[in-house]
Amino acid sequence: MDQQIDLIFAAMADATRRNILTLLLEDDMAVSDVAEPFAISLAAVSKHLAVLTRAGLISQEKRGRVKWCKLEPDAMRAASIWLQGFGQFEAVDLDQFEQFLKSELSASDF
Amino acid sequence: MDQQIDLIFAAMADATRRNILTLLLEDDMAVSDVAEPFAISLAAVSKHLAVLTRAGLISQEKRGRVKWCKLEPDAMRAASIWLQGFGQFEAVDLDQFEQFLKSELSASDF
DNA sequence: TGCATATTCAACCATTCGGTTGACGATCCG
DNA sequence: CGGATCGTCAACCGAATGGTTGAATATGCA
Repeated sequence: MDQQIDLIFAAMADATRRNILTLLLEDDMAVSDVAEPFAISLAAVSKHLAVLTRAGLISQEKRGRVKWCKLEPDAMRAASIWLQGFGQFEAVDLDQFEQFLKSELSASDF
Repeated sequence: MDQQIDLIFAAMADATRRNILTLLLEDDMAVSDVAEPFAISLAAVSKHLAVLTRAGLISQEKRGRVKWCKLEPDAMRAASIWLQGFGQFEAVDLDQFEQFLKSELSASDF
């Protein structure tokens, strides 16, 4: 469990990988399409995707030549819970977003 | 802004550092007291504390010989926004989230 | 069959990371 | 003053990271 959180936080500690996650927020994408906006090699992006996959933040499925990448937001739950624990005791100063989020959280089965 | 989030996520991608943060959740502590539960050298813990300080997750203040470490949970907000946003994007209105994220980012100095 | 496309693998490189040990600078106290 | 305590610094080590390039492996298609 600690190891999984390690992997998740480590995966997110890189702006390129966070940008990849943002891309995948829009839609599932092929590796080449994920790589297109970045000024690094396709191999480098492939490695980033492997890191994200190991952390469970995305999944990859090969259909034909193309490997499709899909966001797996559930994997962030452990890390999110961890962060929230610390965020909570600042609850007095919470701004609009966190209040909004809180109502969302209590309304969901999360 | 990206760099600060980098630092925060990287700082948390280590179980020892997360345990240190948990310790500091209880109370402010001297460096030696932080180090006591861990089976690594004081110097190693000192480095971990430096990482946490650079990320803004703790602050350190020297009083006499003793350097006190204090949790700064506000620093986790940027990271928390990231994680919670992705974790909830099926439950919340995505457009609303992205709009908020935009204003949140432009309002902060990250 | 043969070529183009999609992706990964392998080797390499420079840098960072987490750890060690030993020396050092500060500070408190008898 | 002198000794003990607190913490960091410096040098080093092995492993991991993020990047490259070029070759290799699949797959699709004419």
